[in-house]
Amino acid sequence: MNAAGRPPTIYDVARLAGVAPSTVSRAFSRPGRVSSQMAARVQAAANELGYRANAAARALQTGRTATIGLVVSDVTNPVHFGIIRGVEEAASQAGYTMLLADAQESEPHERTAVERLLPGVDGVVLASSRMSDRAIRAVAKQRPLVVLNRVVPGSRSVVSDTEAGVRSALAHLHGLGHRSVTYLAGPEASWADGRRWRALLDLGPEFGLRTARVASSAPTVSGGLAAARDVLRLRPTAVIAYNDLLGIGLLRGLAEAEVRVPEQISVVGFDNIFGSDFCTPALTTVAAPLRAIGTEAFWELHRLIDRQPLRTHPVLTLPTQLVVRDSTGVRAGSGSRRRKAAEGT
Amino acid sequence: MNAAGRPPTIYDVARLAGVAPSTVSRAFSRPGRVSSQMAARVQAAANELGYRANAAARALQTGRTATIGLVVSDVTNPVHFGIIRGVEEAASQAGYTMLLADAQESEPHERTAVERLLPGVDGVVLASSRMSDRAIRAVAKQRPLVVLNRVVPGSRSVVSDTEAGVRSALAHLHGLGHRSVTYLAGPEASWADGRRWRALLDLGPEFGLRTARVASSAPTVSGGLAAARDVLRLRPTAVIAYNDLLGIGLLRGLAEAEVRVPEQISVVGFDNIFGSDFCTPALTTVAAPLRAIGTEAFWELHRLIDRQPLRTHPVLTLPTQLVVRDSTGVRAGSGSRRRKAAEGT
DNA sequence: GTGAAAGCGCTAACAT
DNA sequence: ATGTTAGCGCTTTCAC
Repeated sequence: MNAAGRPPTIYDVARLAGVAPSTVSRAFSRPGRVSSQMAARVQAAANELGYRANAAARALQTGRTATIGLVVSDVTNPVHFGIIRGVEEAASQAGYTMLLADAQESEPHERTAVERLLPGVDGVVLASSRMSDRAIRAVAKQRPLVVLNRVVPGSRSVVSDTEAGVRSALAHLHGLGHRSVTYLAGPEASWADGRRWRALLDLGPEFGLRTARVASSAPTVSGGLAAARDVLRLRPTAVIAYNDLLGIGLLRGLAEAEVRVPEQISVVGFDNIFGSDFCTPALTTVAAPLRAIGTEAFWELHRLIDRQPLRTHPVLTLPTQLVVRDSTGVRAGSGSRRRKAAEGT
Repeated sequence: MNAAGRPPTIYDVARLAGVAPSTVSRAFSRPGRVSSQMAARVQAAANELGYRANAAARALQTGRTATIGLVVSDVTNPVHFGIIRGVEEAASQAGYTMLLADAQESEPHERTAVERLLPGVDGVVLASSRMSDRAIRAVAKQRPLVVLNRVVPGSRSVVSDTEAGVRSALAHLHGLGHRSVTYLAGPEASWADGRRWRALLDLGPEFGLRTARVASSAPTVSGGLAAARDVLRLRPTAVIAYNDLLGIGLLRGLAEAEVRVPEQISVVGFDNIFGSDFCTPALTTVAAPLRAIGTEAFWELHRLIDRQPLRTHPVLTLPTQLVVRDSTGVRAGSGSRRRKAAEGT
């Protein structure tokens, strides 16, 4: 507090230290441009007064806020836990504050959220965005942008290695004697969904696996539960779900229909979220390095904001790993005696 | 963009509309103080230019940011899903942006997070804070503040009705023939933990229930898993866990120890989080109206920020509800024939 | 290396 | 009801 009972400003610090306000400013924002003794003197005065730079004033002058926005498609999807933690960790390390916005699995909601937060941030991370490429490019035109779990031409992104993940899952199922696999699909607007289905289609033949596809109403537990009927209609021996939420829901739906997993149907999910280890049976899943995706995304954004040199390739791909649990087993009537086969990649 | 290639300001709008900059300012921030025709004229000009108020400039002048901070003890605890959604929903309805900070279940972390976000917000909501009353009061001295799931003398807060919740759980267990109940405790720094244990102690006798207490290392699934050994040492017939995370962990620990639930031990949790319905067995739990807690907290904060009249009582208590699932059953050897008894309050 | 002064975009007296 | 004007606290030329 200064004499007027308001927080101290650089003027207060300058007066106490017997220097010019501009020097105080430099001491804080351009540490190199001030002599070390001057720096010490200013620091001492600032500490004595409890000075803290006013972010609004700095932002007004520089146009930078030291804040980045993270928009997630759905905060209540545990897949975002790791991403949130990762981004936040890297951001605070770099002196940035993270603003989190929730798109509530709705494209209009997401647009509104982005629009609201855009003016107040130096850059944006879009996680599992449901917006169109066009809309994303429009955002990128306004602020530095990094996209997660998606590739948008012209934008930088961080993704997990879908192909390797799908391949390991298929290898695993093939090893268990399965001859076909049904994909329980995610949202139309999800890039990852398209990518996973594509990989299934491309790689299935490699393992002699036929493929089928069933839609879901929402990438949630209840969506999976509701989809069980449609899945059963195809009488599959193995299902790969777009994500763990759907996988867990499907498990429940199958249990309700008294279909035994994995004896009658094997189920594989994606992401390895909270809960995939304690549902029944525990879910076999393709784990993504979520936290690393978050930190990498932030640093990439940071380089963009600071106009630092970038990698040549705009897409950073991080490895996935198959986590084998109890929801996958040998195909019913396959004659194989092995309960659990090779675990893929 | 204006002539200089920068975003339009009130000066650009004023020039186009042929009015004074202050009139433009008023048209946006004090809609009542301009004539309706003037408002229309300014709006038209603003739309034509694509004018958006500069938040930093406004904040610099007024000291208000139209942003509030929400600090949660742990974003990866699903108990916060509803709270986050609730706060965010109300905030955006009121034209506020929500800044989310994660304390990562650590008191120092929480202090840092609060300190970082405090200067940039008009008010703060602290959810399940692990800070001391003293530290919280220090925050309240700097900004309007609402506390969740906790009562801090001198501060406004929103809590769920612990006593009623505990009472309904005890009535349920008593009805199932249990004669004692063991409490699996949460973090020392948790106010809710103290409150729940206190209620158990106070209300136990009412139902002829003896009480015991076992500590946990962390209010997480792994904390509950690890605590199973200590719990078993007491040979309880019923356990009430501080929260569902611990409850789910305990369930797993008991399963590993081949103790059957609910046949040998009944388990009750708190919160009714994501996952408590699909763990095995599904967890009986005291559900809190999380989303409502969030929205109420925001509106209370809003009143604080706007210096509007407040309720006389600083603590708003919201009702809880017992959700009976499969983790509770009649006491082993109790002779009772009922599988499921009355469900309490 | 340090100081002086202008101005970022907005709001709020004050004046008319 | 609208215009004029003076800052809010900071950074950034431009001098020295």
